[in-house]
Amino acid sequence: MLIRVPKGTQDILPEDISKWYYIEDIIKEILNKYGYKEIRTPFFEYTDLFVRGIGESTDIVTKEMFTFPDRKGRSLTLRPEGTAPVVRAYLENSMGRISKVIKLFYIGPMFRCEKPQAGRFRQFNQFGIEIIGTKSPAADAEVIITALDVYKKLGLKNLEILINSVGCKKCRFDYIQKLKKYLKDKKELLCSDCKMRYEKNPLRVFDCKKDGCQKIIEKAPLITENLCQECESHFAQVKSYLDDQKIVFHEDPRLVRGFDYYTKTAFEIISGELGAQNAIAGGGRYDDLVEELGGKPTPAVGFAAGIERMIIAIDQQKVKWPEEKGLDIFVAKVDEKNKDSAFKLLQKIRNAGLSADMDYSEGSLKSQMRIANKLRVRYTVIVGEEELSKNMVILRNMQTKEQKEIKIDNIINEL
RNA sequence: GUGGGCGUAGCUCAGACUGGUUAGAGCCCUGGAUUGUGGCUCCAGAGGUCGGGGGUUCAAAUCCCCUCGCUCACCCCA
Repeated sequence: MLIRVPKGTQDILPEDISKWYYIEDIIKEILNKYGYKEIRTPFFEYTDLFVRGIGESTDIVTKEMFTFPDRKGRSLTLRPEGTAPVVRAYLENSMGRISKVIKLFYIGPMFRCEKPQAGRFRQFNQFGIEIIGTKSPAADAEVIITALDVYKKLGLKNLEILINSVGCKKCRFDYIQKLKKYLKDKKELLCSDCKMRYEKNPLRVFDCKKDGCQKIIEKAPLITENLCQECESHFAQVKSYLDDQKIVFHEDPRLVRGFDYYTKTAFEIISGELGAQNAIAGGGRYDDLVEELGGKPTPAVGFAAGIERMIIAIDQQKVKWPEEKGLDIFVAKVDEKNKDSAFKLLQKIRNAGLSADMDYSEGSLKSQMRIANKLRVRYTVIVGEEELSKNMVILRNMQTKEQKEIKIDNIINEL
């Protein structure tokens, strides 16, 4: 049996790598335009960072982390998300001293030990941004706008923006009490999952797809109707900034995200091109996380976006990827006797800054021409006995099929 | 973790219901068609433990059981 890639992982093959370069370039271009600086954190962290950051009772922490001990028995975890590590790095490097507000972005692999399905992998790539140090609702709006700008540049359509406010510590606590009170006498009618949710995280009952639970939750009090004044005003301002930018969004009072650290704004961008896993980006405000991880109280907001899902959506839309450009030059030898001259010429061309290659195996000229064709080179330089004796080679234009003899010394100028 | 679908050549698939000679096609790959020249066409060739194991049978890709893998969905999320 051949060894395969681990479940939920995949190879990105040379034929697909240009898609990744293309997307990564656009992401970096847009994020730089908005003033974000890249940060690269390790692929693994001490487990406690995620337990404290994401929340002990969340699905990610309870059943989806790749956790392993190092040789001294300390528990490490492959990062399942990017925000907690960025906040850790922010604190560890005292980045708050550089400026009051700091804008960071990351791009790279995340790991979650889930059962794979369409658009869900165990190792997947995200890019994300974090604005740390401001509670301004403009920052919330900017984060959403930034994501949309990336998608726009990539030609992604059929996107929907869902937005909600989950309140702050105070009003959410009050609201959960209220919700529990509402659900209390109806508890027996809930499905078994929701009974559990009632205890652990009653907000999640809103997410339940079962008709019975939906009926019960339909008339439940909504978080958006129970926000404190500050949260309500913040939410209103975020929406107003989005309206100013003519961004169409849907308020979804049932939107609850899977990380405990969110406060106030929570949002998701979903794509109609995806399967059941249709979220292409998700994020929100996390005003308490920095403090929970040992820093001074520092408000922050950000999002994470899935790159594989972007690729799937782009493929689905049949948006054309930019064409991969071939090599400039292929050097072909008529006979094995000419291989040394051909190799010297090849290096001369490369040293002049052009991309070039040759075939080192003992193929016929015909087979070399086929290779040149497949590489989609602009010119093929043919090195043959007859011409070499005159210090010349043949230069063939692969598009026009025109070819001429040129002096070897002039080759760089000719190209 | 729980379900459904599917595993035949590198890729996309036929053959399976109605077991029966060397398991097929297209694409891809290699070589050739005036031996110093590509893309098109034509010709030839390479490539398969029919996912794996066991069973039924004179005979299994085909029927039965087990197992592994992939995939989609639930859950949750990017």
